[in-house]
Amino acid sequence: MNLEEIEVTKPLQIIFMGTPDFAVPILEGLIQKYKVKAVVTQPDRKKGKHGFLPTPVKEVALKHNILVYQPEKITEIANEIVLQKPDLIITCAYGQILPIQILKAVNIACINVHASLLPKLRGGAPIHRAIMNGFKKTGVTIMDMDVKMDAGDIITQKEIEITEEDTTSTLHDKLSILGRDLLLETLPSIIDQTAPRTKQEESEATYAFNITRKDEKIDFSSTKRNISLQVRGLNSFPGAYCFLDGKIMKVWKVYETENYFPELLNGQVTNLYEEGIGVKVSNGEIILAEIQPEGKGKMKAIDFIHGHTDLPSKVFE
RNA sequence: CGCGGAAUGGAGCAGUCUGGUAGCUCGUCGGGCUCAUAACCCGAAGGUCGUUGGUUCAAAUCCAGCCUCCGCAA
Repeated sequence: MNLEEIEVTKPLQIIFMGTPDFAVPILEGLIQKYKVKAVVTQPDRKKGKHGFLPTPVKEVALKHNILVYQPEKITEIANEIVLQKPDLIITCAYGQILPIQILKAVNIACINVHASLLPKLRGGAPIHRAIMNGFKKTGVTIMDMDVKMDAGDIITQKEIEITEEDTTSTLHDKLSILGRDLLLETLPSIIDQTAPRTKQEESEATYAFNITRKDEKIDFSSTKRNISLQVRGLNSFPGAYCFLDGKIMKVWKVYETENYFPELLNGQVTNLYEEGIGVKVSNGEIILAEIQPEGKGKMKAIDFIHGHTDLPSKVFE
């Protein structure tokens, strides 16, 4: 049985579930090749000072006139989903765990596109954590959904190298495209039920917990490497921060140096450079190259230096 | 109507409380010094102080509305 026959005899009932930007290329790719019956996404949330905004996935769905569900809890529409007799449910960063009732209702498969090489980095922030942990590679996994988060059988994976220049932002975009391509490559074999599955090695599972405010705070008593990874891993969302004169200072880009200032305090300004502000950390020095003072936009640190001639005596906290 | 901060030459800031000459660190342009320079010295250009209205002899400054940007919280 090939795809064409299926579509002639009985169009596939495909439901997509996803929420943020990461899921957008994947939904768009899907729409180009298949008929998507409905999209489930998180409810519109109040976003900062701008009122309610649709999720990125919702915007795509509306553009293509696809039915959108936005339940506060997925269980609210579980019966409706079941009644649609879906052949395939494809999820990607939806943000809610599907009840077993829905998992059992699909004819072919209920699959998920996850931004890590499972069983590594299960959970909500796999891209951030991959960089913050200093991983040299990561990837995307397509797997069966399970009641347990990101624990289902693996269908296929694709690796990608993490370079020293990668931030969560750049890696996010690469993985999103990689996930789309891998999904479209793999779907035919999933639909005709020839795709093999591999169980996840539970003993090797690690977890990528969501980023909390605590994860965003820079600790200058840490090492230059750890701080550098933290800043890269939180760029361009939500950003690492510290305090200067009691005000929040976000840090978007840092360099590590080979300088040592054993006589200074951690967080103390070491030198002012063309590249930015030198700051003492436990095992050396980092240069804050791109920063964002509270209430201001991102700026090169050299610009900040020009407006703050008293910096040399300061200590970042 | 969630809380709060900000807007001043091209960039980053001070000045606002206490109304009265547009300031600082840079950048740009010109000149000088130098073997030379992103270094140093001298000089110049460049700002309706976000917008509208109000108070006042006088508003960057005080008052009110609006626009935009941002931090926090969700």
